[in-house]
Amino acid sequence: MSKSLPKRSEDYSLWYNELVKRAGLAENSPVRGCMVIKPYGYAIWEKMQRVLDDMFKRTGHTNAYFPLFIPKSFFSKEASHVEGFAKECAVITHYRLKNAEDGSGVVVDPDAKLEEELIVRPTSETVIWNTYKGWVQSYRDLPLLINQWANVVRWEMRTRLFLRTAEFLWQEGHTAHATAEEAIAETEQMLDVYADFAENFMAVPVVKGIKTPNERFAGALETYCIESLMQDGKALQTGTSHFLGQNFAKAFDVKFATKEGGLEYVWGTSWGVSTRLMGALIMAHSDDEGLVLPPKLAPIQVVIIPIFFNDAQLQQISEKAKQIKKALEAKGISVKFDDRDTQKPGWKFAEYELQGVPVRIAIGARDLENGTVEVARRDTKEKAAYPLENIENKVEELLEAIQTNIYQKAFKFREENTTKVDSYDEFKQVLDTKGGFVLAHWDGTSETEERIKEETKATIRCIALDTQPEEGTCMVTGKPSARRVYFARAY
RNA sequence: CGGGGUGUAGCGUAGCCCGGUAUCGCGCCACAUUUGGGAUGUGGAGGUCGUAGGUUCGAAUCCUGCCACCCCGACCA
Repeated sequence: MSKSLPKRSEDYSLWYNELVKRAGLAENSPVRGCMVIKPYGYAIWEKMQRVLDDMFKRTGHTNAYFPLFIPKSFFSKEASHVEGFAKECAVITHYRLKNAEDGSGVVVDPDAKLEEELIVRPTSETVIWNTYKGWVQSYRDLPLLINQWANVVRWEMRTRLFLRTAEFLWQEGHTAHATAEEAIAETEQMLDVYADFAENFMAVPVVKGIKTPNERFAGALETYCIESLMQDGKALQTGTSHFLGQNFAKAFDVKFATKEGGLEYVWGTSWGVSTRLMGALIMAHSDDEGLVLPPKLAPIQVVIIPIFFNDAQLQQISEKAKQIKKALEAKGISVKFDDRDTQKPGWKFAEYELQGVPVRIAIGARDLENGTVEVARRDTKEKAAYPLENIENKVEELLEAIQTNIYQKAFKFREENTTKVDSYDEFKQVLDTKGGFVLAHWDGTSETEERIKEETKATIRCIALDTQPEEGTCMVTGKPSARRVYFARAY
């Protein structure tokens, strides 16, 4: 294995793949398109889960669990939903294996064919709405605010670790409400939760917006999304929140008695983020030396590395290191003291840089004499000696500074890579030369959107919620347009 | 699923055209010297050459099927 990573500038996707593997985040599995999430990668995912789960609880949601398998018949109940997912469903047809007659191994027992085939969930709207039917009778039962953490399967043709895998982990919220207004408010609230999480924890700036009908979730009336920009200039949808209207209520006959004595269909929402967030986190900040993790999500926030020549020195250094560790932990900072004598300091430096540990403290004999430590930050690679005294305060400040800095850096990158264009030629040129988000006028038709996609590979990422109305003409057809929309080539 | 490419030790590879039992680097093990940015030397271990079949006295090498991965398209959180 070569020591350094491929360069982002030379081969971005190779850099990404190698980084994911080398930093110990994930690897490919024996099953095509699936991944093994390794301990370090899973630790980051667990931190994400914990923060998000708290946010969901604070907004009144509770967790539940619905089954992995869905009766095939459920799928045909919501027409556009079927159409959206049918092409990528794994299907269970049998429930037993037997030894092959010729001794060549096991084969599917043809006698064990399922009466009704089962679908491995690509998303859970159908089972959940089928269940909600039994839970909702009256306006008193509403709203129903439920979330589940689960795995789902979508048989994708081309997969990439974290960004698109056949099986992935996610959370899916499914809520039911008495009015459309309330459901829309829920949809928007959860979008805000996602945006808050992305920006304040992942340090990834996002554009909040709504999808065009083409890009809308199968079965939704409106799809809201957060979109972020990766370092290679491609956009990534980081989270979605859907206003389902009464589509699923009608498909699964979920009605409630109103205060006034009427009978109405309930209004639904669903919203989700997945292990794709890991991909966003990796691609938004990392560099040619490895991961750069935001302190708020880093499993190890500070690593302490002793520099020693013999056991006696290590003893002395360890004493100081353990004091520092204790002081940091008292502030809720996670610290690893790496006193292994099997690896040399330089090796450890490189390794923790690869893993994106935000702050590194090195202590050697020289520091013991001077009463200092060497503190290095991962984001800027700056190193400086600080007095040992109150080092925990310095480190705490530094962690905050790193969190802010990587957000600012990503924000600045996005600003610099968001371009307004007024002609189709300019549009193509920007896509081919600098990439990023392109703000342009569009006539609002699917035909034009399709044509642009075919000709340039760019899609409308969203119509941003904070867009100011601006009279203009569609860059392709010249028809009138009331606002600019976000285009980009996307993952 | 279409077009192209690649599968050789834990990882990365040479060898394949032109058939004769596998090269090098990293990593691993031992010892010595080393240790403030991925140490050096010496010795050592480690291989169903993706897989199944075929051709041949003999196959990593030639032929066929299958599988996996990568890149490019169609599909997508």
